[in-house]
Amino acid sequence: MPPPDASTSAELADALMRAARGLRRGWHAGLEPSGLSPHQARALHVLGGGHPRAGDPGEGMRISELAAALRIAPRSATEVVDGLTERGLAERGADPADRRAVVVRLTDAGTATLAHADRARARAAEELFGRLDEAERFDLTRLLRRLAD
Amino acid sequence: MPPPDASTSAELADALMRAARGLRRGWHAGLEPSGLSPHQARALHVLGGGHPRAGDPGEGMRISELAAALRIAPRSATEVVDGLTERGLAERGADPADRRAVVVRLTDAGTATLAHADRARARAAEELFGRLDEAERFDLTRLLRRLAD
DNA sequence: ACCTCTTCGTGAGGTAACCTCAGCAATGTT
DNA sequence: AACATTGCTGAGGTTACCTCACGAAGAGGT
Repeated sequence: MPPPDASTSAELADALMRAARGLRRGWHAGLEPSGLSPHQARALHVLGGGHPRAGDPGEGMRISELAAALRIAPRSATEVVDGLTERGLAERGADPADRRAVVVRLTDAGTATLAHADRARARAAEELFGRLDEAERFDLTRLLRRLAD
Repeated sequence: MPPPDASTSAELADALMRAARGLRRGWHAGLEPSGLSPHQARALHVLGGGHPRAGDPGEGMRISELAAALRIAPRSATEVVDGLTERGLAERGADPADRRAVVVRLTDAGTATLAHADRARARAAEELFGRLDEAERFDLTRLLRRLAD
């Protein structure tokens, strides 16, 4: 039986998961008014250039690139894109360099929706982390980064 | 544009999610040899008494209680219990106090599997948090607890 | 130029984990 | 005794994934 004031790995794991859940919940709630599902929001974010894997945001992205960025099978990326195009947030176009490929590009509505979702996400994060002062936030970031390989 | 060394909420959110993902991944990997799905493991944990909502672990638990603890619909808890009984990890019994109700109890195999999964989970957490020294773990726990409402 | 070998996106069809709704049996309430 | 409620589960639906097969298009060898 460990002493009650020690920081056991189990307690740490619990606290970490709890905090992550709080963040995810706030983010999810802020997303609701847009009617976007979480993975649609993620796809929007990737298509908007908010991903290391993205090239030029204006150029659009291949289905296969999107699949790799979202870590899902190409077939599933097709479905995600179907969902976004149905909502008028993205559109398919031909790749001038390779006629097999399809490039996906955000529409103006998609760009606007993305901006809205990003703002909601930032607001949720701000609300959660606002409880800490500047020094605490710095420490927390440093510690978490050490865990993220 | 914020200065690059500041701890913005967005960076914090990213680091938090990354760390949580690392933990979940390790936990998931440690679970694999048992052939348990994540939600089956969760149900096992709840049935084993590792939950505030549990009464006496030996007495078993009603389907509806399990559903509440797992935050899923009662109908879905039925399915989870089906999965566990098929694998011989849990069994249904009659509730002596209410003949409508069904109590679910871990079998010996279920208890053993739970112990095994818990050990794997602890090992994964230890591996992740072992990178921090005692003082850092203490700080991290304190900071994360502040975020968990 | 031709033939093959691979790659791109998608149709077809499957699975897992949830859901709602209807129904039966047992209980509680008047 | 009649009625409403509760506890579980069958039936059937949805969502987000998957694999496999296919046609169109590019890449390479000869």
